[in-house]
Amino acid sequence: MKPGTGLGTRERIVRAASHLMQRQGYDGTGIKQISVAASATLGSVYHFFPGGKQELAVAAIGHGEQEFAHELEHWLAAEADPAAAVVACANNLGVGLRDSDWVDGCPVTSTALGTAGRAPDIQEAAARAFARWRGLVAARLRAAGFAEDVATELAYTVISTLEGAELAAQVERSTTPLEVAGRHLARLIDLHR
Amino acid sequence: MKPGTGLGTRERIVRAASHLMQRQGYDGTGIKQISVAASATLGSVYHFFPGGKQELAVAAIGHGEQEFAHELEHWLAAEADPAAAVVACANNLGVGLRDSDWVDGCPVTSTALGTAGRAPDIQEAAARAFARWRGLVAARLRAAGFAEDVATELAYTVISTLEGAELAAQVERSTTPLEVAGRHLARLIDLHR
DNA sequence: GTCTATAATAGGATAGAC
DNA sequence: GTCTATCCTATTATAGAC
Repeated sequence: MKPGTGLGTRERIVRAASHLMQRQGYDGTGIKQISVAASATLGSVYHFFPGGKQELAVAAIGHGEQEFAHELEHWLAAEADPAAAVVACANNLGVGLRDSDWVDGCPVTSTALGTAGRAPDIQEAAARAFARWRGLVAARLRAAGFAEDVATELAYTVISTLEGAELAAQVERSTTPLEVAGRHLARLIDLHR
Repeated sequence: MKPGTGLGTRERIVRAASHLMQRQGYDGTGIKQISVAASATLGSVYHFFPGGKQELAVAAIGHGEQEFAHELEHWLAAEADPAAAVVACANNLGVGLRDSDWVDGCPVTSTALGTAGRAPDIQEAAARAFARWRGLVAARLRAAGFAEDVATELAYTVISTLEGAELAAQVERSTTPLEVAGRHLARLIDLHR
């Protein structure tokens, strides 16, 4: 890919796969559907991903990991106080969900859950994504003066709670779970200061 | 079904559907696979569920709702202190996950996520399940003396966090997210006492 | 690298005998 | 209520021309 010519075919395929699997899961998303959404042909998909759907799913999760990591970094840096920053994360997740009419949830959850126990490559990619996001939260807490072990433990719960609240918000079509989660996480963080 | 003759066909089908969809999601689970697992024929499945796979998924989620509600009630009643009871919930979820080699997560999440935005009946069934579980936690907190509104808000975060931590535990094949979540939820509850 | 055609298989759903 | 056979469509993946 030369610069200035738009996205390359491979990149378009990965993005389409990531977006579609985020909404429909692994089994609910067809390779043909991905190729159409990416404006690529089936031949191109198998050219770039000879490992087929599984290899494509791994790349899609990696893309989702990057995408959400950037959002997370942005939100975490937007507030001077780390507790307020986590509230911003929760609220922004709610905005994104509502704007997509409650279909664009976590970019890895659906794919990871649907392939549990039968696609180790996909599971490892999902585990890497969770670990990365947790690492970003932990780093933000350490930068605010929290001790190493406290920051690590809080990061676990921040990511778990945001994931669960996003899931609940999606299912109930309401931002309430995320708003409540933001408030409670802020209190939990303040408690460990 | 007369008593003493074991489970009826319909019940076997619902249980098999619930268990398979819990592990593989909606699109990853075939009706033929369900009929085999339930020792029933395809004709019987469509006899009891003329609405096809969607109607079956709604019944499967209803079954999962009941199943987890009973576990939740049991664990919540096992400890005199509500904070300790929530810790027990988190730890028991971890045990269940590990015993299933990390495949039996929440009985509704996978199905609900994979059908977001395209199967309203399934979404509503999933929303009912979440609301029911939240109600059980809220009732336990009220019984321990928490004010109505405090109990309601805490119940949101308890369920969200348990869901998210179970998800993280499943993906990372480790009980750590659930153990950390239990400790943090206990502190959060104590904080509102 | 891209494209079309096709193989091989599995999916949901239905019909009708029993 | 149960069972089998079958229709129709969609799926993943491959082959080979360009």
